[in-house]
Amino acid sequence: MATLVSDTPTAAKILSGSPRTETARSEASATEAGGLESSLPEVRTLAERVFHQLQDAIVRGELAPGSKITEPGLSKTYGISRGPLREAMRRLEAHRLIERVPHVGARVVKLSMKELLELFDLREALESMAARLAAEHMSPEEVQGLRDVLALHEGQADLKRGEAYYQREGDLDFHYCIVQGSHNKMLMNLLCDDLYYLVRLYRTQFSASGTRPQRAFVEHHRIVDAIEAGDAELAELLMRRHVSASRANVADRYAAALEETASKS
Amino acid sequence: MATLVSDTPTAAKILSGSPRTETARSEASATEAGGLESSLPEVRTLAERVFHQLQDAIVRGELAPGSKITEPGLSKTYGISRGPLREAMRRLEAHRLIERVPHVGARVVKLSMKELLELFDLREALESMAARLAAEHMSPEEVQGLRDVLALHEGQADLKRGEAYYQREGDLDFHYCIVQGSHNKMLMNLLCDDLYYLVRLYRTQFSASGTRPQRAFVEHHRIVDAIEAGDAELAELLMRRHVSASRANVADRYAAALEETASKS
DNA sequence: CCATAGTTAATTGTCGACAATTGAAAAGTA
DNA sequence: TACTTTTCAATTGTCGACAATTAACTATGG
Repeated sequence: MATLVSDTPTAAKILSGSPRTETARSEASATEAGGLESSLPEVRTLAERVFHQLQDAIVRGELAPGSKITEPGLSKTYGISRGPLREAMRRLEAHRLIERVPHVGARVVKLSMKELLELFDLREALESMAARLAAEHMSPEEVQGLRDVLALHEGQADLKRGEAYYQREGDLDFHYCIVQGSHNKMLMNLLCDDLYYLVRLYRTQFSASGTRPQRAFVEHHRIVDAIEAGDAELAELLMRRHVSASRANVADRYAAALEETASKS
Repeated sequence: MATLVSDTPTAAKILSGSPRTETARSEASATEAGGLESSLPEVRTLAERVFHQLQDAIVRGELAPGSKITEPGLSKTYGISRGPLREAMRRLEAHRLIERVPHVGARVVKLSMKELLELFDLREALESMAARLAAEHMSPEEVQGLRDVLALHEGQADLKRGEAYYQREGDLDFHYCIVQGSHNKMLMNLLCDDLYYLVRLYRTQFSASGTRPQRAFVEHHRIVDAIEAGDAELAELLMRRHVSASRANVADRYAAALEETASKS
């Protein structure tokens, strides 16, 4: 809901989930804790809340990848019963952030490089499509919103330091907005609700500080140019290249890291 | 698991879910009922079982689209408690087969034509990618399995009657196998576990008996030819066209139906 | 007659307890 | 010592009951 991209605070708020750092509240029930955390559309139920908390904890790496998570443990940590917790875990499983085995237990997902590259392939197919649709359907106001996002990032400290930007929230903001601009609800659900959390998870798991500084930023601008011009084909092509280059960069870095560890041992 | 596509019975078994028609067993608990329903990899828990049952019931149209489903109701119908049932419903929600509103309830999803066309757009992007990957990665044995699937369909009564084939399980079998041939696990999960149930749901909701008889069948053969030749680009292109034509066909039929009802009133 | 407020029945959300299954430690034997 | 068997503690699966919220119904006032 809401026109999106226009005047919202970068939409980063939505992406980075609940900004509060206080995870794992030991005691007390819920429903209290100051009223400044509203505007999140869905915190109506305990299961919802703990789902978002867990999602955040996993994506931020506070719950180690591959570590086993037990129901009584989390139940005590978050101060809720196992009922809502189980529902939250089911949702995490559906989003592929945890893996469950019946009668055995659940553990935080641990992405392999193979899966990560698969994820990039998916993104290439889906986001290039999103860029095409965005070029066809985005309103001038929405395009302006996109420009605002880029302008905001431009002035940001991260970018000036020459690193970080590409592999941080800022980058996701951009892709997030493009997807929203496609006006294809199924695509939005798929990319923004499901896959992007996996992408963020990768960034913590592989600690991708990311060298590929201004390059990506420039590519972003070119893509917006194409969208603004309504050139769907070009937007699709540029986005495909952009994601593909990002994938290649990740693969190269991984190969290099592998080489290094191999020579060390 | 298993090499797939090779010697399995068309893989239709997996696709169409539990072949048993007996839905909604009124009384009794579980764990009994003859031992011929094994081979399904995941029936270890009550929640799993009722999930598959509900999924089947929804896809087959036994639970009317848009109809409200209530927890006590289903709980009594399937003879289980609300605990496992809720978990099953969560999974159905994750697969977008039902829609939930906190404190209100759940109803079977009712696809609009807009969403259906969105779904086709997704399939076009994803399945063309799958075809490309399949052309690159499928082994000769797997390709032979694909041919077997087509041969099996060819001899089938449906096709001879000139209708049905395209819009039935047989068609899905084909697409299913292609996706499996991509060897991209994320893609397989996405298409086979999530989206295909929506596709099947559409086929019941719009009662798409489907005119587009041999055409699709021929296209299938061309695609397999490209895959067998290892021509990734061609396979991708043909699959993109194939899905696109399917989408256009659906859109046309819908427009025609709309026209008809408009002239009648 | 319509609109609004209060009440009530039904459904969803949450909880704690019990049963079933698992994995590993402990005991026994070759 | 190594291997099998048995026991057992811990975790997951399932259940029924209670609390919270909602939507519909009723009654009252304009």
